Amino acid sequence: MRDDINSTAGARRTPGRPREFDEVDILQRLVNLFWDKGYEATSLSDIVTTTGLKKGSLYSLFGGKHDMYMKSLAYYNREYVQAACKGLTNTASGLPRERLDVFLSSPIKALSEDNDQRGCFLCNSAAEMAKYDSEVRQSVAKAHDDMLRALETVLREESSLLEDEKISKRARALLVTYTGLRILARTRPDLEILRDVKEAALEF
Amino acid sequence: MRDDINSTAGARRTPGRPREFDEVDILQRLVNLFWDKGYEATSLSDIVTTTGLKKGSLYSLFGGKHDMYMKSLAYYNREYVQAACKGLTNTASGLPRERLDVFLSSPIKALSEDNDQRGCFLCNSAAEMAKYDSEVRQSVAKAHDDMLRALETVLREESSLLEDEKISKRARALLVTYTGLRILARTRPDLEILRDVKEAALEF
DNA sequence: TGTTTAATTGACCATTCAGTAAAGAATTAA
DNA sequence: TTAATTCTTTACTGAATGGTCAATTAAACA
Repeated sequence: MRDDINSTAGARRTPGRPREFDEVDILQRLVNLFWDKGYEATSLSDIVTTTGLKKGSLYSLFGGKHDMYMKSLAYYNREYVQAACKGLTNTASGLPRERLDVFLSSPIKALSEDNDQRGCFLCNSAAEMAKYDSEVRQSVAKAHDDMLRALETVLREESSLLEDEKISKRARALLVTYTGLRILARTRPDLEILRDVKEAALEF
Repeated sequence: MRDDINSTAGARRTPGRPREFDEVDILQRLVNLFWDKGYEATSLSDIVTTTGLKKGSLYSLFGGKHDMYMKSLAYYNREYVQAACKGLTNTASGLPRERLDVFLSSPIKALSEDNDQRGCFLCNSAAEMAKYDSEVRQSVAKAHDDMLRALETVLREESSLLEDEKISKRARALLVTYTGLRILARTRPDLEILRDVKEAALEF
C-alpha cells in the first residue's frame, strides 16, 4: 500500500513502473459507486469493472473493501460536505436566508437538474453503516458536527439577537430536515414534496 | 415448548404433518432481523439461526430471501405503521397537538426507553432498497401515503381554518422530519439533539 | 391398516464473495 | 547492463452466498 502519489511538480519520479491511472480519478469512481449502491450491495467485481483496475492493484492501493469505503467517505466529506459548509458560511455568496435556501435546495437541484437520485453519500452511509461500524459512525459524526457549526454560523448571522440555544436547536432541525430530504429523494423523487418541505423548513 | 396453531380443540386440522412453529412468530423474528441489519447485511444463515427453521422450511414458507424481506416489510407496515397512523388520528387519545407530539417522540422513546437504536424499518428500507427495488419502492410509497393522510387529518383537526395546501405542506414536512429523526437515531443516538428537533418540528 | 398430504431435515449445488500470491512488465538508478 | 523498485495481470484460494432436492417424519383420512 503506497501512501504517496508521484509527487510535486517538476521533481523526479519514483523508481519502478509508473501508474497507469490517476488515483483521484479512481477514488471518485469509488465514491460514485458506494454513493449509488451502498457498501454491502457493492461487490469487488463491481469495483473492478467501474475502476478498470484489477484486484491486485486495488488491494495494494487501498487495502481492502472496507478501506475503499472509508477512503471514499472521507473523500466525500472532504469535497462535498466541506463545499456545502463553505456555501453556507461564505458571506459573499448571498444573504444568510439565500444561502440556507441553496443548502436545502441542493437535494432538489440534484434531482431536477442532474437527474441524480442517489441522495447524499453521508446520509446513506449513516443509514446503512453507522449502527454497526464505529469507523463510519465517527466519520459521519465529524461531518455532522461540521454541518451543524456551519448552519449555526448562518443562523446567527441571520438573526443575531437569538440566544445560542435557539440557534443550536434550529441548526439541528435543519440538519435533520436535510437528511430526511436526501433519503426521500432516494426513495421517491417527487419534486413537489421536496419543494414543500424545503419551504416549510425555511420558516423555522 | 412448541405451540401448534392447529391444535385448538375441536377445530379441523389440515392433513399432513403439522407445523412445529408459529408463522407469525417467525415473521416477527424476520422483521426484527431485517429491521436491525437491513437486507444485504442479513444472510440466510443469520435467518436460519434467529428463526430456528431450516432453509427448506423457510423457502417453502416464503419463497426466497427477497420474499422474506417483502413479507417482513408488509408486516411492519401493517402493524407498526398503521398503529402510528391510528395513534395520530384517534381523537380519543389526546389533543391533536399531543398526538403529533407522541408521533414525533416515538423515535426518542424507542431510544430512551427501549434502548432501541434500529430506527424505523420503513425508513431504513427506503434508504437501502427503494432506489433499485421497485417492489420495495411501491411498498414504501404506500406507507408514506398512509402516514401523510394521517398527518393531514390531525393537522386539519388542529387548525381547521388552514387551507389544504398549507396542511399538505406541513404534513410533508413532518414526514421528512420523522424520517430524518429515525435515521439520526440509528446513526447518533443523541437524545438532546432528537428532542431539539422534535420541539422545532412541532412549531411548524 | 394403508394412503395422502405436508413439514422437517440434511446433504448438496453452482456461484459469488473478499482476499492473496506470484509471475511478468515497465520504469529509474547504478 | 544490471539491479532495484513498483505497478499490472493472472490464477488461485477457502469460505460464504442464496438456493434446491429428495428422503424422512408426522399427522389426517378412508
